[in-house]
Amino acid sequence: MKAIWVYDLEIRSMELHLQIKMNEKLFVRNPEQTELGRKIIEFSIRLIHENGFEAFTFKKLAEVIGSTEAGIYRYFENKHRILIYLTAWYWSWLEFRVTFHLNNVSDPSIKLKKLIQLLAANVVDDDSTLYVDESLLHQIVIAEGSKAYLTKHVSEDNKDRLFKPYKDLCSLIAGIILEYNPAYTHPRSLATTIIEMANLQMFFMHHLPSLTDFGQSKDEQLVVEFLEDLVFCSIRK
Amino acid sequence: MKAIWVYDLEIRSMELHLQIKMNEKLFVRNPEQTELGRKIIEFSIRLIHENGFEAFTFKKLAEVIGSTEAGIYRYFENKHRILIYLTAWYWSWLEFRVTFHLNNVSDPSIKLKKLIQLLAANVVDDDSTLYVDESLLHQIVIAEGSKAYLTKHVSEDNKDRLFKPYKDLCSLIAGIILEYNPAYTHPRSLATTIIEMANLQMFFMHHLPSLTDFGQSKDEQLVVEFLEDLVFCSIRK
DNA sequence: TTTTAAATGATAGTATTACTATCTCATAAA
DNA sequence: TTTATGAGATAGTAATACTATCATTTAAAA
Repeated sequence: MKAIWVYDLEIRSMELHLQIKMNEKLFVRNPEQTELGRKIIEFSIRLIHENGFEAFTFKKLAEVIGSTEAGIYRYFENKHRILIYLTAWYWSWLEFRVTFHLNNVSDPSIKLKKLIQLLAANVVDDDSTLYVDESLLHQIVIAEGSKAYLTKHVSEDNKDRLFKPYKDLCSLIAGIILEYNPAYTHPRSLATTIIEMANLQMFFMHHLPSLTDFGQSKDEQLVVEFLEDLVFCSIRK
Repeated sequence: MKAIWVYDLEIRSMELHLQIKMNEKLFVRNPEQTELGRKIIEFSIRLIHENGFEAFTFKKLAEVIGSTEAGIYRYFENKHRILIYLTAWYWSWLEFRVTFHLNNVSDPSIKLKKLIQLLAANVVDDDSTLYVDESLLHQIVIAEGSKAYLTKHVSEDNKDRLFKPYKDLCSLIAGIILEYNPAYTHPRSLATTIIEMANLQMFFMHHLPSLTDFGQSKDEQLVVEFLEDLVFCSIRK
């Protein structure tokens, strides 16, 4: 496994800056390396969160960051690539969190529980990344995430490894499932089911509550319970 | 339960024409009642299937059916409404099929098995509807279906009951789950999980196979097995 | 310190998309 | 015969999704 996360540890100020190494094919120019690039990330998150991906345009983005459309095209081929970039970033960040929280945990059932918690619970912006609001990004992934791969050009995008972070997280989860029960026959499909349902049940809970069993309380812990139940029943030895 | 399906039974010719009664708010003018309207349905299915929803425009649709953009706007407010219409149609049609196939079946476990088969297996165009190719429509629902509700205006669309067919199917499934095990605590969330995963695992199997456990064979029966396993483990008494 | 390259800003322009409006004409029901 | 209805034809607009060019600032290299 190659290094995906770069720790920029400043001992003196006791700040841990987390930098995620992104696939070069996701962008035209690396947005993390310039001021404008970082503004593009920060404000595309805000705008997509606010108005939805369909209403998001480079023109509007350019306006709020005081730049021009052409300026943004220097970083991203089109708005869909920004969406893929943001979701890829999110999945990489989540994989880091999962790895971090599962460190030194040996019991696979505890691993799975912590994992489900990390996947389904609301995210609090953790300040370890300056220009990414993880809380907003999480909500974007819930509401817009699947649009990143539900396209006619999935296969080409996949060849460019644009979905690798998602796949890596899926592999990680599948591995833990197999640790728990090496005989389980569908670890990957169950992993994607957990990931996707963590997001979708949250979306339904808020917007189409009658499609879930937790419309009244709108408590994300109920989603966690549902997923735990689903997973542990399935992989029971 | 109000009548959703209209059977237009022609005894003499032995043809059963199935007509699905659609919510009035889905369209500006009912496309089923005119030649142009039916062409809009037929060819929007073909075009969306062929080029994807993003590349689908009223202009292109108008060209292939020999009409004009303005002509299509007389039937649908915009292309997103066509997508909602098509998915609503599909879910109504599927609910009809499920009800039909589960008729006279009393054992809830057989019901659930038949249901999963109907949800996850490839659809064969059944010729009972002249201008709807159910096979193509099924593939559209797999690849584009969630875009119908993943918008900033879900709640308003929901108030107009545009997602009622989906919800009805969900209720139907949840009911069968409770028949099997009245003590099961998440029947609705499990129902949406079955529906969504039937589609998503199929999509992943074909386009991002490493996210599933059936990438090699690409056999949809493996999706059926996965779902059966998932469901019956969860609701076991 | 000067040269050079990189990053950005400013401006312009095009094809396409997503509509709205209006007017005519054919047809078929009242 | 009147009158709605459905549909074709045409026009026009604002916004979207780009591409191209050139000037300027800034920062790194010589």
